[in-house]
Amino acid sequence: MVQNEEARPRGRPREYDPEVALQQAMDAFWDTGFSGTSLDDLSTRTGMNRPSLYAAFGDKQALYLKTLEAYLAGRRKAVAAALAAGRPLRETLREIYETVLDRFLEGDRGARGCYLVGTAATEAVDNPEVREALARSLRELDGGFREAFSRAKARGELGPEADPEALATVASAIVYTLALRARAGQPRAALRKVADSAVQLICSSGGPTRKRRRGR
Amino acid sequence: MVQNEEARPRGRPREYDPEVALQQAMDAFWDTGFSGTSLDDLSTRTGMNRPSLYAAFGDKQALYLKTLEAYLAGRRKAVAAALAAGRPLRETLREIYETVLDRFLEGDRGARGCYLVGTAATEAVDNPEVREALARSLRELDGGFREAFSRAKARGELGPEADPEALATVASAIVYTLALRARAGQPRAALRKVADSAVQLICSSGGPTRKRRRGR
DNA sequence: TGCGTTCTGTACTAACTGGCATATAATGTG
DNA sequence: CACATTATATGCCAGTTAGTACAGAACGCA
Repeated sequence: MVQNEEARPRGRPREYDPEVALQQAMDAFWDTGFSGTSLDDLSTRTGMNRPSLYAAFGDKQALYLKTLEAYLAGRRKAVAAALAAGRPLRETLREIYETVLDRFLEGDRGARGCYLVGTAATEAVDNPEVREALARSLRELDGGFREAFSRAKARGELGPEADPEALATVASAIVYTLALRARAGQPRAALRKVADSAVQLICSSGGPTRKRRRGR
Repeated sequence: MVQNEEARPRGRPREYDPEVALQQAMDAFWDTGFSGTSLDDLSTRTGMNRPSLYAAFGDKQALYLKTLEAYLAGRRKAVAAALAAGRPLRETLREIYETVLDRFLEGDRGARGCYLVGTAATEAVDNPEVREALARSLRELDGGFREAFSRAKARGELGPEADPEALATVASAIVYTLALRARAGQPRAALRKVADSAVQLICSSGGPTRKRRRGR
C-alpha cells in the first residue's frame, strides 16, 4: 500500500508521511500542551521544517485541531469495537478501561493520560474552537457508554431501575480520572484498581438483577 | 487587622497585598494555563510590576507553585468544613459537589473548572514538581472522601459490604469530571444532574442498608 | 536634615516566538 | 533537454518571552 499504482503527483515527492507526522505532532503537544509546544519542537519531532509544516497542516492552531480530530477518531473506533463485540456489560467496560489505560500509559517521557485532558482542557477557556471540540468529545464518550448501558438493560443485565444516562456519566468520569491519575504518575496497578472498583459499583447497581454478589 | 500595631517594617511600604496578588495571579493562570500566561499578563492582572513580582514570589514557576498550594489549602478547608458538619452522607456529598460547582463556574471569562485540571495537568508531564503537587492533591481529595465514607459506614448509612476506598475514588472522579465539563462549557443544570446521579449511585450501593429506594 | 532600607518604575537584554520570503532540489511532462 | 510543478532548506522578520540592572521614591530612624 506504500507504493500505490495510482497516478503519482507531479512535483518533488514529499519526504514525510502526513499521518505519521500528525501523530508525531500529537506526541509533542501531548507532552507539553499547546502553548508549551513551539514550532521548533514540532519541527524537530516531525522531522519537517516549518514551511513544510505550514504547507501540510496550516498554522499551529490548525495543526493542533487536526491532531485533536485524529485523536477523537481513534477513540471513536476503539469504543465502537468494544461495543460491537456484544459481550456482557462487565467485560465490555473492563475492555474499554483496559484499552484506555494502554493508551494513557504509553509515551517515552512518562504516562500522559488523555490527550484532551492534557492539552484541550487548558486551552478551552481561551479558545472557543478547542472548547467546542472538547464539548463534542465529552458528548461522544457519554453517548458511547449510554449505548452500552442501554443494550445491557435491554438484555436484562441491568435492572429496570437502571438509568443509562446517569451510569454513562459515571462511567466516563472514570475515564477522565484515570487520565488525571496517569498524568500524576500513579502506577498501572493503582489505576486498574480504580477501574475495577468502578465497574463493580456500576454493574451492581440499578435494581434487583445483580447476577453475582461475590465478585470482589 | 489591616493596620496592625506591630512594628511596621522599615523601608517603603508595599502597595500590594500579597494574598490578593497571589489570588489574581491564580486567576491569570486559571484562564490560560502556565505556559500560556506571560509575565506581562501576570503583571497586568496583579497590578505589580515585574521586579515586585520577583521580589515577592520568585520566578514564574515559583509563583505558580505558590498559587497551587493556595488553591489546595482552600479546597482542604472546604472539604474539612463539609465533613465537620457531621450530616448524613447524602447531604455531605451534595454539599461538597455544590461548593465545588460554585468554584468551577465562577470566572469573568467563562467557567474554568478545577485549577488543577485546568493548569497542573498539562504541566505535569514535563515538570516533576507540578506532577508531585498534582499527585498529592489527588491523594488528599481521595483521603477526604474516604473519611466521609468510613464515617458513614460506621454510622450504618452504608452496608457492611461498602468499600470506602473504592467509593472515594468514584466520588473524586465525579469532581474531576465536573471540572472538565464546566471547562467545556456545560451549563450548571447539566453539571448538577451529573452530581446528583453520582450521589444516588454511590449512596445506594454497598449492601442491604439502602435507606430510601424512592429518591430520584 | 541626612542616611539606611525597602519598594516601585523604566528600560534593557538575550533568547525565543510564530510566520514567511526566497532560493534550491527533485520529480513528471513535452 | 527545457519547463512547470511540488517539495525542502536556509535564513530572516517583527513581536514577545523571562528575567534583571539601575535610578528614583517612600518610608523609619537618628
